[in-house]
Amino acid sequence: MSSYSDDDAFEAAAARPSLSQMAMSAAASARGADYLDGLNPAQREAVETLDGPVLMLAGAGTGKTKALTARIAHLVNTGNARPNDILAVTFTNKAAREMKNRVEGLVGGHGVGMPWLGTFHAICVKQLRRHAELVGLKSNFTILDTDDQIRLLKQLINAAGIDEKRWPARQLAGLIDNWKNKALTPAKLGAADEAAFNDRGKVLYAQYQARLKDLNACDFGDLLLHMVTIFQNHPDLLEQYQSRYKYILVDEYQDTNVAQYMWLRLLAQGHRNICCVGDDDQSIYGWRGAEVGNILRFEKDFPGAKVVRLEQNYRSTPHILAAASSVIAGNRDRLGKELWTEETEGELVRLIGHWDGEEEARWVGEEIEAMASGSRARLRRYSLEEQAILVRASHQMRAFEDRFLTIGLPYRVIGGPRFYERLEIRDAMAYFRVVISPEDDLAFERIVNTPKRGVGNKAMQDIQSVARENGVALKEGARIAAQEGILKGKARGAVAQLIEQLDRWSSLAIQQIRYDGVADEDEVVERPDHDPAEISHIELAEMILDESGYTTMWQNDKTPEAPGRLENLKELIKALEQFDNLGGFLEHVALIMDNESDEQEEKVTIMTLHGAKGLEFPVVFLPGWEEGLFPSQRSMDESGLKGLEEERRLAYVGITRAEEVCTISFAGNRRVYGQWQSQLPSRFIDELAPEHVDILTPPGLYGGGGAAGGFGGDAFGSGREASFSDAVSKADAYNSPGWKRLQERSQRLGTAKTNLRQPKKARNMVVDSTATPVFGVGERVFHKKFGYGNVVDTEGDKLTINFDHSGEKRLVASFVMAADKAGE
DNA sequence: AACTTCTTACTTTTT
DNA sequence: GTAAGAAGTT
Repeated sequence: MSSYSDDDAFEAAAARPSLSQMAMSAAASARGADYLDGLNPAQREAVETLDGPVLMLAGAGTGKTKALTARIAHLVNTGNARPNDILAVTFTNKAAREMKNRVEGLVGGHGVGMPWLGTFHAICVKQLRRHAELVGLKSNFTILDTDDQIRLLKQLINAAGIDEKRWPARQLAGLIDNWKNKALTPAKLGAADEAAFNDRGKVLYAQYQARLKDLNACDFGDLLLHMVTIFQNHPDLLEQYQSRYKYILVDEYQDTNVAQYMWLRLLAQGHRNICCVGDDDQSIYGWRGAEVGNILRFEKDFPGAKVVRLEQNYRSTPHILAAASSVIAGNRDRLGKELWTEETEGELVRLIGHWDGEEEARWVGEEIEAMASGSRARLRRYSLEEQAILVRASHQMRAFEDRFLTIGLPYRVIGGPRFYERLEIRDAMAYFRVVISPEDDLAFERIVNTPKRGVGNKAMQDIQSVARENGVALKEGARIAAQEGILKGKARGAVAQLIEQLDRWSSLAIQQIRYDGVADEDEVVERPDHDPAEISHIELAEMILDESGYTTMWQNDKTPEAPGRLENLKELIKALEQFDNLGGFLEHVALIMDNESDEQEEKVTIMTLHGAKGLEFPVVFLPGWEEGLFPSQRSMDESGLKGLEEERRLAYVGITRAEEVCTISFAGNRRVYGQWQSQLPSRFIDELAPEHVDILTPPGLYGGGGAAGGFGGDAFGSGREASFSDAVSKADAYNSPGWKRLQERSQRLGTAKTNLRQPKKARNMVVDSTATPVFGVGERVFHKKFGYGNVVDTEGDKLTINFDHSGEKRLVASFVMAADKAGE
């Protein structure tokens, strides 16, 4: 039926002019809707264009969440919609939480509840639990995580007699994931995809889906894919949902994949009241199925769409914005957008080269401390909380961690294995899963010999064959195998005992409602009153972990991680407090998978550029801007120009995280997989507009009191005996075409206060105004946002300009050009 | 079944 | 260089 390429589904319903909307909007203003106060014209337009498709192109730091929440408030306030006529979709739970908080304050008291607000996955789970039978599942299906997925696929690969070493399960999992992102069921795979994975891709995919159905389970991709399938096959049902969600809002639209796009399009068909918010320049998740195309194509997908650009930035100072703009300008596939700010003061983006990665880490550490103590000339004091290091790849973090540990600089690494992905948490959860769903084979397999009970490969195989012969789940198979004496010795007793325990725990858990998620918010959930004598789910959880011997296992473990793991188990029990029962908790974890910890100590943040999207820091360090590392070689090899453009967007995201001070750095030498390599500065460094960059000189470089000559000796500080070849590679790095070009340009433009060949004392000098293009009083100039104007006063490099249309503004000279050069 | 050695690969990561 | 996972050993 309807498919991805079927473009004209929306054409049928032409944009309807809404007379009521204008009247109501006026009424809302008259009533003094305070959510409209303080919106700039673009934001206001995005908020007040209620009917029909709207694309809100919101650049970094332009107040999109404000606009989005104001829009929801406006929909309700004008009477166009009741809160629960609105569907608002986000990508992350964090974003959903944030929006929920902000909307609650705005929409409270307007009748019917809250908008349908959640991640794509959370909303799809709700839908799927109601209609599971339409894709052959029961409504209490389990959601598998990656680990379960891989183990399942391994079994299938082995069963198919394929060498798992040459064809690893991970790879197949990746392929299947990709297909699901593209909304491809096994039947819809193209010829090329069928041939994937040693010609078995399609067959294994189909087998995997069949196994999932047997297990009454699905993976993350299925949540979307199943709902798309259901909507496509059941138009009547789709219609119900279309009229339930009268207005749809989507955050981070540039990150949607094909399946998500199709789901949205199906739901928005008809009324077409869909407002997508996003920034094509911040699309950095192409590698996991996000289609920038979705946002680039919006106007074609939704004819008559209104496109609103939010370009006024409230986050960063002008040089930072200008530097970011100069980099992103190198991308071809853009909708086009330029950030600007009313702010006129601010630092240049700082650029510095180092001898190697360790030196870079050392320098950053010192710089952070100087910032924190307030000893940086011209700069205010920045607490550790206000500073962040953003890296391209997580392995870069190590150098910083090592250095910060030795100097005792408190830091926090964001990312890495999440709480619910840790081994001990997953084990504990597997116990809970078997207790709640005795037919959960994957969970049973995980815990049957954890802690060690003497149930090894042989015993497991016996259990599996018994289960298969009797057509029952593993747990039942194990019961039979133990009773009938198929299992021998230690295994037999251990399994019998485990089964007895599981049965007992299950009966204790049975009164508790399994899934809250099945019921809609507007339906009353029947909840049995808790008998106070009855065991709580928290006590039950503790009982399970203690009686199974799991806690003891870690208490007896003398590896350094053991205490931390016990600590985590306690955290897990604590997390249960927020739920009514184990089932509800499991559902939450399957979808949320993160755990906010409350820290109070001030710390520097270290994280990846990907992790930093949506965040901002007064001070940002961007280390490792080197060819191969950033842009990542792999990205370019695998995806060519597309890959490079995504890397460039990542650079843009990085720079635009900074509010006040942005420092980019690179190293001339770096250890890559244990091998020393000489590195070239990143091409993105070449792309930085030199007039917005301040090149710093590393300490110790040519500044060490005359001992240094050329590239030899201790010229690079750090007490290292630099070898000749090291010196050569250092020289190579600084003689690279890009670096030279940058320096030449900087010198020509006179904005570089120092370069690598000058002594270090010039490091914190103010921009040398004599070398900057000078404008005199009365001169006519052009600014790309404010237009033409006359210089009325000068002070160093700061000009006071009376603009023809925007009035008087104080600007840094490098942001304006002579009016005649601009073509006046 | 548990321990040890060897091979291999190696961005980014949410749900 | 290292960490995980598989194969080989006790």
